[in-house]
Amino acid sequence: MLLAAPAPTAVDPAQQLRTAQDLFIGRWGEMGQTWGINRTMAEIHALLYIVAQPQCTDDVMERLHISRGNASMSLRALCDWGIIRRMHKRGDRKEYFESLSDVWEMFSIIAAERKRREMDPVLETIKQCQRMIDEKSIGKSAANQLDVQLTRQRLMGMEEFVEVTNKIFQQFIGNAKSGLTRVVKVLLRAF
Amino acid sequence: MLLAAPAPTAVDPAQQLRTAQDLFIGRWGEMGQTWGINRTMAEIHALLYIVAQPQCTDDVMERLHISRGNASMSLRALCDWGIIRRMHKRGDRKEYFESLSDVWEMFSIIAAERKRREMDPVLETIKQCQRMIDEKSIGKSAANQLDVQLTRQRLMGMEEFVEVTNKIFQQFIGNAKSGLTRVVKVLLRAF
DNA sequence: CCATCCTTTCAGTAACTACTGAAAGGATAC
DNA sequence: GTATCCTTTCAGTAGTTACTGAAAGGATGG
Repeated sequence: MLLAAPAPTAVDPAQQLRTAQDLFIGRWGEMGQTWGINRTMAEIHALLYIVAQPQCTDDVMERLHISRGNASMSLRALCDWGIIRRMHKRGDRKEYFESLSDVWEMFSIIAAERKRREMDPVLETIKQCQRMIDEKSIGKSAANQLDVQLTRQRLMGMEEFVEVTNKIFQQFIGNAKSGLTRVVKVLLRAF
Repeated sequence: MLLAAPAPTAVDPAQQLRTAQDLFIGRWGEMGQTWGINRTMAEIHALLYIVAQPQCTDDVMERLHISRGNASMSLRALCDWGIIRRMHKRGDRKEYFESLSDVWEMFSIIAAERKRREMDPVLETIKQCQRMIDEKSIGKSAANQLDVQLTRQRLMGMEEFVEVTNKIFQQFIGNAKSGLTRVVKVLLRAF
């Protein structure tokens, strides 16, 4: 009897790897989408991250079934964002792309961007609203009106929340380079 | 000389209040959008939060210039979500809506939902991928292939990140304000 | 200088999401 | 019962975002 052959597992390891990677890519794309990130961009990033080896534009196009134009634009956007990098191989004209390898670094880049583009403006707006309806602006008696007071309270509540959230983001962003692993350790120990 | 009149401020306090509220509503809508939340829904919620008084469907329609259908569906979705509530006034057939007043409670509801719908599935998928390419599934020699090892490492990195993020969310969901404040304290103490 | 190989751009289109308005569906009052 | 008042639903449409493919734009090598 020949038992030599690697048993009828019926699965080709290379195929199995690819399937697992595709599963990850698909899920990552879905998640990105619900957080306001273009699905294709999230998928490209997931691909570069999970295969952990530089891919050229054609690799990406084939694997995700997207057009050259789409690939080019999305790759460029990811580079601008800073979570993937361009690279070259000697004697090969093509450009290759690879993902940052540290998940924490990646997310701290994303967090920094989001803070700057969304949270900071909200905080600024809240403060502006507060100024618009303070005593100086609308007079003492008007400021005592019920509806003004209610809105004031709500603005304060929201301000406090945004401030605290900002601080957490700040911690992540600030500590990214100086070893986010420390942040991780601290949090894991504490909770 | 008549200095009695409340000085030519040129601003009507009621108008000023409304303008400030509108500013907040607009900004909140924009932010919601970039986080994957329908702009109108975010605006409705912002309106109910900031005026801090129950509003009926027509109030919402007029203030945000949206159709009855849109208002009805969006209000229902916000109710389902749990961040606004329906209420009634005696002797008035209309339904009124009001926002939760505690920002922390609101966001912990949102966080719980996001965790359940997006983060948990991602974690599950990561684990599934790991199982698909472990030694048992693809054999020892195949498991030692470079590409398999690389993907394994990446899955581990991502798993760690999602686990820690999950813990922060958990902290927030369980204890809303005090939970997040604690995260901030822990981080501040450590750095 | 031209040929080759690769990348970028963008007008046109496809796909998707959000919104409207009118009709149908309750509920309450009389 | 039916009149009134309000809410919900949903087919149709508007508006937005994402994608394609082909043409133009480099860069490198001979």
